[in-house]
Amino acid sequence: MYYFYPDRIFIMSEKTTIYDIAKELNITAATVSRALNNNPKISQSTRKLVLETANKMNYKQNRLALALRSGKSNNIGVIVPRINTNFFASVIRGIEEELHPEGYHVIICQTHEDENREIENINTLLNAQVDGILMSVSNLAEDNNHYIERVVKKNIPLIFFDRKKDMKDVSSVTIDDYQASYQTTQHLIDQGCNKIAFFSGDRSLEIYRERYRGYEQALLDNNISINKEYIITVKSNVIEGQEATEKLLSLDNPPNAIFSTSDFAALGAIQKLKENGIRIPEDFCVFGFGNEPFTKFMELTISTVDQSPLEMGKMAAQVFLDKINNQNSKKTENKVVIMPKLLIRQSSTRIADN
Amino acid sequence: MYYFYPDRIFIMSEKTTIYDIAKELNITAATVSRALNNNPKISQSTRKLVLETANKMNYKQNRLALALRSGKSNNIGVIVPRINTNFFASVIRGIEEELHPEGYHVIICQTHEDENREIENINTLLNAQVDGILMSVSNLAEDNNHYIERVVKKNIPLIFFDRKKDMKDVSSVTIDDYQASYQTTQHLIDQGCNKIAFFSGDRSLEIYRERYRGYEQALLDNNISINKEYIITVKSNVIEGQEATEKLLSLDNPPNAIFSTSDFAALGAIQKLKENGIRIPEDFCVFGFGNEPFTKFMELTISTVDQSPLEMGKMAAQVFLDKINNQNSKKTENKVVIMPKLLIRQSSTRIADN
DNA sequence: CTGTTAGCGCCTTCAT
DNA sequence: ATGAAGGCGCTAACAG
Repeated sequence: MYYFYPDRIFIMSEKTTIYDIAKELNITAATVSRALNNNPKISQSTRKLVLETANKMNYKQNRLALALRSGKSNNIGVIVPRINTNFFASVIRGIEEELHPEGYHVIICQTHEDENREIENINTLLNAQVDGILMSVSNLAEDNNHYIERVVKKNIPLIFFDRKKDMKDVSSVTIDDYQASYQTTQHLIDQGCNKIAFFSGDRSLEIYRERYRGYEQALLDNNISINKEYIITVKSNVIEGQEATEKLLSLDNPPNAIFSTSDFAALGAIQKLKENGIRIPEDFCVFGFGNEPFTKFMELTISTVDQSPLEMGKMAAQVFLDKINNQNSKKTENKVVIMPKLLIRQSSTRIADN
Repeated sequence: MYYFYPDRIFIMSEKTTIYDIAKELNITAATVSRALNNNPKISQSTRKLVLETANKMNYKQNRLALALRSGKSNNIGVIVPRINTNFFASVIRGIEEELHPEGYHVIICQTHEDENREIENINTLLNAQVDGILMSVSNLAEDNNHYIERVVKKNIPLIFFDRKKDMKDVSSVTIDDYQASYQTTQHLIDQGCNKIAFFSGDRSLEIYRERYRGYEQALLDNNISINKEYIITVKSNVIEGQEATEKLLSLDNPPNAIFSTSDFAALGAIQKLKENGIRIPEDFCVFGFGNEPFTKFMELTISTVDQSPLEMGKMAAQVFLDKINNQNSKKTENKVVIMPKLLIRQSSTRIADN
């Protein structure tokens, strides 16, 4: 059966509501709504009729109205320091891939490492009535969690990924940074390196504390004493890697390996080492962190730790879905830890590992 | 003056509406609304009172209600093939940076180069009542624009960036691909290369047609005949770059330069050339496209074309804002063309250019 | 099975 | 300057 409403075509191209359909069929909007929502209490015939007419009139549900009524916006907010790095872009991609099929939209916000923008972003997202917030924190201060607690109080699922804070009732998805760091250090030791420098990130962030802990423990377990001069805090960029390496090479007792918790700093290190005629990996091993795409494109491929960002995004999304769907899991915190993958490449391979 | 409502603290922490404020002050919600929105017809005293009380009760405007009423969601949709590449991530970053201060949220959708997902995404975004759509098209078919036209018909601003289609009433922001390509080819000729191969992308996309056109014209203008064997269509990855290069090297009359419209393919080319003991740039020049971060990290830095993705995102956002704010510009199409920047690095530099 | 009613939170005429 | 009323589009409770 076909319906033609030639004289109403223009109106239809504007926007159709369930009232328009109801009027067309001489029924009530409620009935239309029921038909559209597969409510069981409705006859097959009217359902069919409504569906066909809706289709004919090009009806599209207004999700804003639905959102207002249900209190659910079907949007979730993602807060990251920045989007244009491989890591965060991949996490977001993972989140998006997991949530889109479930009907959620992802709203992204960047903090640029500014804690005020982080607070601002949270407020905006709460304001926008998001159904959940997934974030990688930028605010390093331990004591200023007030604005984050507001999210928890509102009973809105909050999930940290990668850069987390330790908070009650907040779930998180991270990799096992301690393990990653321990294994890397052990690997370097296995390669014959006994003087291993460590490029740390800002240790007010838990991930960097964990990485340091892994490094330290591996040294201890191998009876290698810790040399404070080998431990340098660097930002994640090439220049700081170069500078730190320069500092190391000028020591009376320079190291013979660098474990950099940043791929970019590792690259800077390699450049500086080559400049000084030091052979890699024969004289000196270098290990990065993050599996930035360029690490495998280099002439000398760089060993690094893969953080499975896509997987991390998907896991974070799943934790969110679990919280939304299971009332009982809503209150409990859920700490997912992903195992890191060591990618052992040329910059650290003197001896075949396996 | 301060207000304390100790017995209502719990209720306040739930959610405050303008009705709650009205009740508190024994006035009407309409008045509260007016006070909050700086409506002139209201006394200073009540405005002050309302503002203070709203603050005290931790009132936050429900943007969903506002959206439903006004028909404006304050969300805009961004559709890209994928998010985890430097180019698209940077464009999105630009869009976000420009639109966030204006109170807009960015909803991102990925097509994975699948035209069905593109259609799906557009429907979802329209459904979600976005105020505008910014997209880089994946659907290559010239004839299937029906679903895009629906956006235009609904009078929702639509702006293409980078990968555009030529459509009436649709604005776009692109770089001048023809110029980029012409200049690059000219540069290679200036370096003494007279047999320049061309790695093209899929020429159903306008950007790749334009790049080919620039290449062709530059050759013609220099009286260099076009050799069909030198023109190879490759996907944007390392492997295809290697394969194409292998093919070129096996020719009776191999080229002495490659202009690759993909940085990844350019990298593959360089690897393959080195493998064959060909010196770059002495024997052979290579030029990429896109300014992927790795191009400047290589031992041999790769010449490439910068597409100003951040700028492109910002421009696209500005075109959108202009359309929203100026009724008269809403109908007219606005084609912004950004000048590309040639980054001449080691892989193509025999002779100093300037 | 279907209709009636009401309300999600906000803003904006229309009165007063 | 403020109040009253209605509606954005949808669904759920309550009647029949």
